[in-house]
Order: sequence, then C-alpha cells, then structure tokens
Amino acid sequence: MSLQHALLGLLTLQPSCGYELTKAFEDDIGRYAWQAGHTSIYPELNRLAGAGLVEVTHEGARGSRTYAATPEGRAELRRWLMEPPPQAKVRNEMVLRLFLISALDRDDALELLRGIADQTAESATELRRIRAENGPPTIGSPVGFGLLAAEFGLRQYEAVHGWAQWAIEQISAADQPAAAADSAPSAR
Amino acid sequence: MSLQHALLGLLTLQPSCGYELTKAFEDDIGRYAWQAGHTSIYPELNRLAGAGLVEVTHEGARGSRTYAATPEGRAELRRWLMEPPPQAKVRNEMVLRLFLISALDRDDALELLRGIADQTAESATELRRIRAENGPPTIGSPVGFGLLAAEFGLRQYEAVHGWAQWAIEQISAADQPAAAADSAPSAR
DNA sequence: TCTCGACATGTCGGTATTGACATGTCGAGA
DNA sequence: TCTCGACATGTCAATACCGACATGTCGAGA
Repeated sequence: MSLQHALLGLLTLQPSCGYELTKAFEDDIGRYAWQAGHTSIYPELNRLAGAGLVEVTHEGARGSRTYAATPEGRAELRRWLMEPPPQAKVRNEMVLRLFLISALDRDDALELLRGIADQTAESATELRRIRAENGPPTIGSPVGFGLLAAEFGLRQYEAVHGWAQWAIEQISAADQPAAAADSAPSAR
Repeated sequence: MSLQHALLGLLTLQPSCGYELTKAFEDDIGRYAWQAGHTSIYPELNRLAGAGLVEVTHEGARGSRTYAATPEGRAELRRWLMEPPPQAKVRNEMVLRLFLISALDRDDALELLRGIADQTAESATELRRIRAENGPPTIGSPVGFGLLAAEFGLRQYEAVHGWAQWAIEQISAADQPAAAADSAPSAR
C-alpha cells in the first residue's frame, strides 16, 4: 500500500520514468524508508495511471514513459500524509539483528557490536564528507528530498553508533566480577 | 525469511508458546524491528519444528505448546547473525512519510514536522520515565533484550526529534525573503 | 451457575512482493 | 561493423503476509 504513496511522492517531486524510479529506490529512499524492485514499480505505475493519480507526460527513446503526478494524485498524497497518525508498520532486518544480539554469548555479542560501531561510524563520516562537498544548502532554495534524506541518514547512523557503544559498555560492565567460567550470575 | 530468525532469537532467549511470541511482536521487537501477527507465527513455528531448529518442550493448558530453540537452532541463529553483512531490507512507513514531506508545500510541511517533533519528544520522555522507574540496570545482571530495545527506542526517538527540528529550521530559513507574514529571521 | 475476557491455536482466500526469465533499444568504443 | 553495457519495460510462478473467520479452554466474578 505504501509503495503507491512512495511513487506518488517521487512523481510529485519530479516526473520520471519507471527506470529512474527504480534507481531512486536503490538510493536513500530504498536504504532508509522503503525498498522496491522494478517488478513492483511498473505494475504499480500502471495501476496508478489507471486510477488517474499519475499520467504519462512524455514518451522518449527506448519506449520510456515519463510519468508525473496529476492534481488528483497530489491530493491523494497530501491526504495520506496529513490525515491519520497510524501506527507504522516496521520491517527492518538491521534493527532485528541488533536486538537479537542479546541471544548471543558475551564474546560474540561484543565482536558484533564492535563491527556495527565501526560500520556506522564509517557511514556517518562518509555522509558528512558528501555533505561538505556539496557545500551548505543554498539559502532560498527549496529543501528537497535529498537533503532531508541525507540528514536523516546521518543522524540515524550516529544514533545506532551511540547505541552500539552504549551496549558495548553495558555488556562489558555486566558479569565481570566472577573469575568463573561465564554467565548466569544469580544476582538478586 | 527474517521472521524465522526473529523466532529463533526469541526462543533462544526464552522458551515460549505461540501466544506469548505474538505478544512479544506487539512490543519492542514489533515496534522497532520486525512486526508479525499470529497467522505468520504459528505456521512458521511448525516449519521450524519440522526443520529441527526448535522443539516443543512442554504442553500446557488450553493446548498451549512451549517451544525452545534446539542446539541446531541456536547454531543457525549465530550463523545468521555473525556471518554476512548483507545490505538490510527496510520497510518503514514512518520514515517514508518523513521523506515525502518534501513533496508538500511549506505550510503543510511545517505543520506535519511540528507534529512529529512533538510526538517523538513525548515518546522519548515516556521511555525515559519507564527507565527511571525500573532503576539503573543491575550490575552483574545480563543485558537482555528489553534493555537493549528500550535504549534503542529512546535514541531512535531522539534522533528523529532532532531531525524534525533541523528540518523545521531549514524549511523556515529557505524561501523567506518575501516580506511574508512571520518568523524566520533572515539573520546572516 | 453463567458469562465474559484473556488465553491459545488454527485455516483460508486474497494481496503484495520477489526472483527468474524475457525482450528490445541506444550509444560508445574496439 | 560489432559488441557490450546501460537504458527501459515487462511477465510469471512462487513465496510472504495480512485480515477475516473459526474453534475451543480456563479462571474470575456476577
């Protein structure tokens, strides 16, 4: 259901063909928000066109069709964004992995967490580098998708990094006293 | 595919029946990581049992069956967690909404962002309150799923809150020159 | 005793999504 | 000229998933 609105949003921001949309889903939107392959996108575009929410505005080389959101489409997008505050559905394999770390033993958990801390730090650095390259956002220019997404990604990585470091400290601190083999402190 | 490992993880941490697992997916794990209903869980438990990754350790009242991960199941979980660093699949309607805000006009966008900033601040406060109530983590006790998840949720809300405030500032600053109504000191 | 809500497990049909396969175009460089 | 990689769009079968429906048990309180 959300794919529909994702497409509506992208096509409101910028008329595009299916191929370009597919690329977009490999970037920010697919990495942080909603992933989809071309096999979902093309049929959905046809459905949206049938419903009058998007329309073909141009046909180019290699049979490409450029779509844009219609006024009805933009209205539907706005309705969806503004209207209800539904409890969101989440499917995030990365976060699932983070949580399940608690099912591992101490050493494995620490190893994994250190890897995660490193990776997120790297990703954050990379995003900061890109941001610096592009210079400060131009005053007066609209704040677009790319800028919002990049900043979100950066803060996301920083948050996960902070969490991983916190977790490392907690796990390192727990369970330390006993010279004993391992776990299961009968504490309290 | 991930549901399988989510169940394996939960059953490694704590033997449970399908009903209890269903409840678990309504809590932290379902809210931040991976949601699933009982109609997915029960068939998956049967598949896992068939594959020897979990087993029934106890049959209780009302036909309840308590499952636990077998050694093979724990090995499979470990393999999945440690082995590859795959690029994660993400489906997060909330984040999608955040990103698509850029397709709205200024006023709608600001209204929405303010709502998000408020909600995330509230959620964070609530989580902090709960944490305070439960007192500091007992030294020496294992760092469990619940603690990891709560801290993750807290940092997550703080990150989104920070992002929303940043976005509000950016959008307020852009596009202001016009003698327009209010805010936005064009400072600098 | 009766009722009701929480506990507990399931099926089934329809939809959403994915992966494998298929097809064809265009431009650049060997 | 030929080839190859990016561009561009699709189908189809299999799987994953959700909502609606179905069934039954147990304990507490009226």
